[in-house]
Amino acid sequence: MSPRPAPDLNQRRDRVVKLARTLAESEGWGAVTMRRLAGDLGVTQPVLYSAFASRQALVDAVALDGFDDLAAALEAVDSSPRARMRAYLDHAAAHPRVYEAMFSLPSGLTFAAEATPAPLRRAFSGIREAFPGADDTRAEVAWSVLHGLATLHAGGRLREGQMQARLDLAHRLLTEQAVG
Amino acid sequence: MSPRPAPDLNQRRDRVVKLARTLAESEGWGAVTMRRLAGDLGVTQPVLYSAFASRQALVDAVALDGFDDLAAALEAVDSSPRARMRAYLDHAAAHPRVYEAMFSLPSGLTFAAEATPAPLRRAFSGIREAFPGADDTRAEVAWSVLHGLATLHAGGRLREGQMQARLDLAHRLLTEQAVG
DNA sequence: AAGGTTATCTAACCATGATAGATTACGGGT
DNA sequence: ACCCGTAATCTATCATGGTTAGATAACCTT
Repeated sequence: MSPRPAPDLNQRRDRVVKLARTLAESEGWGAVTMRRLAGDLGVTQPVLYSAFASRQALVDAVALDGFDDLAAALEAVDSSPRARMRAYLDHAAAHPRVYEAMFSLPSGLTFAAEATPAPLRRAFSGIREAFPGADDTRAEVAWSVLHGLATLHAGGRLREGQMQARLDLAHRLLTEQAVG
Repeated sequence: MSPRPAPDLNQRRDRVVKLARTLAESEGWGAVTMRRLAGDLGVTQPVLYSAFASRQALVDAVALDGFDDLAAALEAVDSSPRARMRAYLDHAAAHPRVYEAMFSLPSGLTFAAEATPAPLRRAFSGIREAFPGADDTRAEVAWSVLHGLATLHAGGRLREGQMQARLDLAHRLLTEQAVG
């Protein structure tokens, strides 16, 4: 009368997420199919559904992990505006597909005030802390600049090799005292 | 020995693009399938392939149209920074799915210097002209702020009802004189 | 060793993008 | 008016992917 032991779902979820992320970074999200993942893991498709209710849930999990990684990357440098801004852009450029899952792909993650998952809040805090005196509005604008730069750069919309100059200017705009 | 008359491909493309755009705005891009489009137009799927080589080509066409519309929206207001910035954000918020096709969805459009289609250059010019003294770098940063604000807002990542405050701050940062 | 519970697998369903081959509509030439 | 050939359209189908129902197999307890 004893059931077959349940597999370690956390470990399975972890493996699936890691593989999905790796696959996405190397071959794009289009290559991340349930069949491909299952095959590479040596199981069948249905097993994946014990870990994630849908492909969307899996993509969301990768995105959520991505927010945690981004937060860690921000916290790993000192909290000066320049260091945090550069860390943000470097991280986004280093993991473009994960960043895509976080911001561009259809997402089931919630961002409304209450339901916002901790990793997201943590990542936002990492930006916010870089601008000590800033209110919500200023933090949101700072984040918008960074996100805009990261996205447009990843999409090939900006001139090559000018990121440093753009970063310098953005930094100056966000930190300088204004007159008049 | 006379062939059946060729249909007006331009008109067909136009109809398909318009329908795809409408459908995307009302039900999301997931609802924009070749079958659904064909059915709504009263033809069969293969006919669509006379107008567009693939679904991707169709999405790209919607995006390209979107750049033209955005350019027109910018040109419709005076060239002051504030007016143009507001026009950009209003337009993005009014047509979120088209904006998604322009910037977030996988795209086959080219953005490299030479091959960049005219509508894209025209839209960028519309932003650029709003900052007369600005060099390329400043124009790119300005665009990044706008794009970041538009995207994060559309994705529900920013507080509701604060767009005016963010716009005011962004405008100030981009236009004020700095000291020190 | 046996039984019952539950994880896994096999097999399939359904929707979608795309295409090959049959069919039909057109319009000029007789 | 009637063929005839061209090319556009339609019917039917393939291939792939997400997802799920039902069959099978593994495990633990007794």
